[in-house]
Amino acid sequence: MAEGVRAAPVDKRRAILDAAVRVFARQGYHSTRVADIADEAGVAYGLVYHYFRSKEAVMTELFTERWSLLLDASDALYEGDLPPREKLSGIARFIIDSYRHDPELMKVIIVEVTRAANSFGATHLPEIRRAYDVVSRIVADGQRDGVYREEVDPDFVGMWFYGAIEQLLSGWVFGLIPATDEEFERAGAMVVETLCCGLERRDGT
Amino acid sequence: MAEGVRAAPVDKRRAILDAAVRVFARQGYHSTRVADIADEAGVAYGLVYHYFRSKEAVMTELFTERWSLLLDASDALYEGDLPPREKLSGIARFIIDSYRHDPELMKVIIVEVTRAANSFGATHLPEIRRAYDVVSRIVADGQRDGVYREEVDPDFVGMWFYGAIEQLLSGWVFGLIPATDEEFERAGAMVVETLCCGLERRDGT
DNA sequence: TGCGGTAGATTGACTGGTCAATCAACCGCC
DNA sequence: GGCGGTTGATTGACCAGTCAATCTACCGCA
Repeated sequence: MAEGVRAAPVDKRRAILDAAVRVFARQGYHSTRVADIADEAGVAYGLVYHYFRSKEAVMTELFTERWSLLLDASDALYEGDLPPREKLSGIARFIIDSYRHDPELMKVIIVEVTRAANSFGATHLPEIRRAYDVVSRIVADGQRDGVYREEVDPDFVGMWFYGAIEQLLSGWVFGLIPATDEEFERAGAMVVETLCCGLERRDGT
Repeated sequence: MAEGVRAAPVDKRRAILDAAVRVFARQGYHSTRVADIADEAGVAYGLVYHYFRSKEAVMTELFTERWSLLLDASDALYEGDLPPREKLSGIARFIIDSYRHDPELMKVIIVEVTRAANSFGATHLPEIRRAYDVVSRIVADGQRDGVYREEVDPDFVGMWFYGAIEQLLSGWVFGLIPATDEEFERAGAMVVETLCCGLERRDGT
């Protein structure tokens, strides 16, 4: 009775979220007014407030929806018994594919949340750190198994890993790097390759 | 005649800049009002507009002052004939020392400019890219000299390098990592060590 | 089958507050 | 007396969030 009877409302809510992604990607969070979102969604101003408590809540919803996918994928990868390099590679690939699949949403998440340490980054720090944490644990396991050198702090690596990948995505977002399918493939492989080589034990070390 | 005769004006200008650093670091650029800067500097509201065209101009001045130091240091390092690893290490150290020497200013630059791709990051992209570029050139030289593997795109490395270091600084800025002198040393060494190892040619490769 | 009744969806004008920037006046030294 | 430095009240734009009104779809009852 409660679910599925009225279809329209769900669509409008979705329309608002989708519109918000487009507008945030185009103008940035701070310089989009709520009216812009409503216009883009073809909906009255007030309706945004019917579905969301505030402009901020719209952003939070967008972030949480997507980030939880990343977290789930990371956890699944961690639980599996692939070699560490493959796990890291899987995470990198997931992020890059997310970008390939929906560049505007990823642009918004990176620019306005993940790298926006003063605004949303602060609010969502715990969830963001959870993602770093999976990487740290993969590296720590690698060290325990003697694959990775021990002098490197796993927590640092978690941060570098994301720092490097986000910077890469930023390169695409702002057109500093060509965003062809080929480049996407190469880039992901390269980050992991380089990072892993740096982490692995060497003959003499 | 021009310099040093009237001391007061210069001091007030400086006081405004220094106050701005403190306030921006504390509250972030967007939520500091010009009145906050004036108050912190112990100066009348209007005087800020006497010395700077706008609130944005204050931020720009802060960024440019410091970033040009980094650029100069990078160029000097690049021109020298140290091995590539030492050059990269020098850049990393310079950035980390900048943070150690003036954490508030570096916090502001990283949070509000370097990683704020939507606001100031966009405005100052050219200068920011110049810094990446030096790293790219060092890597490219390393490849030419057969020290670094060739499959890695130097432009990517420039971005990773900064991505990783900024993420590290963010760790300190937001207290995710202990910010002791010892940690500063370790961290810088580790970034370069890991990155360089990843870049270097291996026996079989 | 038709008729109020109700809940939720939808609308957009309006309010209240915030703040960057301006400006006219003032001060004190040469 | 004039000029650079200094003051802070004022202005005017901007915008998130509110709210009262309207609309639509469905329900139960006769």
